[in-house]
Amino acid sequence: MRDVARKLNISHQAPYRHFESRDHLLAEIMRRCFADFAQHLDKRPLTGKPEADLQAMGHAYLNYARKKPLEYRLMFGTPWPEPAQHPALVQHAVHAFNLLRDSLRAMHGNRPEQHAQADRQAMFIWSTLHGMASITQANVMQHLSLASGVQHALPADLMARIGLGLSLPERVLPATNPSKPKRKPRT
Amino acid sequence: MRDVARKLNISHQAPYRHFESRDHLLAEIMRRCFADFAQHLDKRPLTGKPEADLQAMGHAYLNYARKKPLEYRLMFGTPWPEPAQHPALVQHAVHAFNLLRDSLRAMHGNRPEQHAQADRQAMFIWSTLHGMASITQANVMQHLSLASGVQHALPADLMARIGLGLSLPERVLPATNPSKPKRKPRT
DNA sequence: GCTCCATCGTTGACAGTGTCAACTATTCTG
DNA sequence: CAGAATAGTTGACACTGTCAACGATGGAGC
Repeated sequence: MRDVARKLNISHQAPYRHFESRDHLLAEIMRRCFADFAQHLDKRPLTGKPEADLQAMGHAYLNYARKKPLEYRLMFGTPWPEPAQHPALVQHAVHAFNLLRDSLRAMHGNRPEQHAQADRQAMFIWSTLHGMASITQANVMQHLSLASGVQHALPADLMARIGLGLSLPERVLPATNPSKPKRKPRT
Repeated sequence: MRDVARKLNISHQAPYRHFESRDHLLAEIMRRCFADFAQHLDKRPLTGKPEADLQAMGHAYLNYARKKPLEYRLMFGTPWPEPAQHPALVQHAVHAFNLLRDSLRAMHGNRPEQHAQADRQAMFIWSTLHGMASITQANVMQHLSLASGVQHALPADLMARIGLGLSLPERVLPATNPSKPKRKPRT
């Protein structure tokens, strides 16, 4: 805070006239990042083919994380302030997530009984993309001595595997025993 | 630091006799967390069936993140100190990753041409599991108004989708052996 | 014109932090 | 028993986010 104030030739208390606390200022910055992020996800040209559009959104996600690492880490890698005190932040974050959810619902109808399937797919996609973006930003892959070419081809490889993972048939698993999902076909 | 020292009835400078700085102390804690984490991943009973063992390791990963959230966040959600200054930390982290990599190599032979495939699968699995663990710990899912039952069944659903994503055929770029069969050989 | 007042910014203090420097107490070796 | 290592203590330093009180500025209303 004091460094920023110095850089703006301003006293260290000036920001407190506009924001209640450091957390409130940070929450506003995060909110604007989510708005920018959502716009980035949404501005890709729509081809009309739902699957191609979804894939484009996936690449847009990874591109954003790569080109704006600080913003990405602020949104997804920083402990959030108390959500109840910053409803606008939560709202904008949810809006970004809904872009993915809506895109999935558009792929196989918007009937309510399919919403669970779309939500599961959305969490799967988000988990994988966020995981990769997070790992990439941690600069840890260079220590793993991956086979040559793996790191470079990783985004395309992950996107292809996500495509495979989306085609899980909608089968409701028994809620009492979540530790034994079905096996995949042999060999 | 001072809080911990107070809680131990110790002066705030005592730890500096044993660790060069706060970062070095934190690095040692992280290193022990990685050792504990690797042991947690490795101690599951081996059934002899590689696929079942891999799935057990996946569940062990998610269980660790759920039961020791602070340790998990310290290892995977905290900006790392300068890696060059803490080689032991890097080494233990890589060892944990190698548990996953070795498990995958055991699934379809350990020949060097297949290492790239195993590494791609490892990065895919890790990305998805870490993404889900990270999202879960952020306590953000409760704001997304997911369809009922989705959140509870998420681990099993993700594991099933990972299983699907693993079976991406190894499309090879200009490789050494153009006569490589497309289907993977048994065992 | 002048007052009133809300807005914006400043200065100085406070408790808290990690770290440096110098000093003391304890333990073990030769 | 002398003399180091080793471990722990005290006080200071520069730094942080925040609180409280104190100017400046610029319209609105009379």
